[in-house]
Amino acid sequence: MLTVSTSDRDGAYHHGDLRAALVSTALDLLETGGAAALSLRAAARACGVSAMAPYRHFADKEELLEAVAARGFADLAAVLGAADAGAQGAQALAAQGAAYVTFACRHPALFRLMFTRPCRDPVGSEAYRILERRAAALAGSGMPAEDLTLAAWSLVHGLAALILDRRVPLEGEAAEALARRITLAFAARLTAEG
Amino acid sequence: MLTVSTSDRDGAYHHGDLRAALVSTALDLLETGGAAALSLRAAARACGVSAMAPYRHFADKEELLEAVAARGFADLAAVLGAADAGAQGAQALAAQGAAYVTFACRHPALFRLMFTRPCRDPVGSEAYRILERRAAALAGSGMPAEDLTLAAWSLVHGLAALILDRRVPLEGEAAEALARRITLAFAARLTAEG
DNA sequence: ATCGGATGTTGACACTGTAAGCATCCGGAT
DNA sequence: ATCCGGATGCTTACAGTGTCAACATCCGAT
Repeated sequence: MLTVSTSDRDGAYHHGDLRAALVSTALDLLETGGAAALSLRAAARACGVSAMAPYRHFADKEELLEAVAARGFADLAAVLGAADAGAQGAQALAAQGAAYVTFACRHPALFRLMFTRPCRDPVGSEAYRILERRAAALAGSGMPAEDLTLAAWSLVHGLAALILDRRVPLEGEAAEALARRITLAFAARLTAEG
Repeated sequence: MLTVSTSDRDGAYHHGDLRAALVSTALDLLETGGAAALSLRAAARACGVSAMAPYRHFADKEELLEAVAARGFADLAAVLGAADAGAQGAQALAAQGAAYVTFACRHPALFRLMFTRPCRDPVGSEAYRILERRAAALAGSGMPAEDLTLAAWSLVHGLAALILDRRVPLEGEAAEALARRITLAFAARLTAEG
């Protein structure tokens, strides 16, 4: 996941599925050089194509970014799903929290890009549904399920954001550990299991 | 607070404290037209000055942005301090949370700008200390004070971020109410008072 | 073989941040 | 009063960006 395939693909006219190549290249630029390094022209250049070529596949730079973000969300969902499947009850929620923060730490620029895009389906996205299901299963003690879901999401999202923005001086390992600790304490005391 | 003073100031050579004028103008552009509308040249133009003039006061665009962010943090600290002073115990923590989210909702572009800057004093800032003091006073039940502080911050910061990025479909009033509810539930169950 | 639409190209424009060098203006030393 | 140095501001210039318009090419269905 999150890999770039420069190989030629099917169903293409001149280039070989330039659209997909642009998305992959954009992702590469993003992870390599940060958001500043991600320009339409740079992506086109890297694909060996003229500066205007991307406009045959995306109306905007924004549209390219949305495609990249979509890929990020798909990946995030996969990661969360795997984490959730590896444990039960409150432990599963904590695992999701840790996975969320880990994903953000591993793909800082992508993570920021994902959440900076104005999104169409407000809450939607596979990732949200995974969290929601788990949170709903744990809800009960006074706190409505929706509030619990939102609170859990806010907690890990905020932690991830603060870490990425260097507001809290933690790195990979330590960050993940903190995320697990906090999410677990949260889950243990705000859910029916607590 | 957060107002712009175009008036002429003392201690100035040609313009009248261009530095301060630029910061105020930048803030205005930010709140009016979002981050995209905030360019060095636009700020200079609005100050009736050439495109290169700002460079006599800021090494970079980045440095201007940092000055704007600093002003934002000062304001945030004031808001949090006032909220904290208006209540006691866990209620004070909840009030801080609500104030934090409200601030973000009222100044979305500024809020994002503030946390996008790479910061020098990692945790520092008056605002952090206000939260820390309150959280430390409430800590006790198993959770170390530092974790509690971080968790509380993450919770409200995440909620604010998700609201700003339209991930959760809430507006001013409702957002603040949710923030208060969640923060209160959090405080009630994760602190010594719970 | 041909025609149309999808794809890609070239050129241009307005905008951005910023580097070099020149002009001006103020306050303090003469 | 004058003069000078440094702070402040201006002009010019350049590379880079997103995007518009007009043109070229190439594939596949007819």
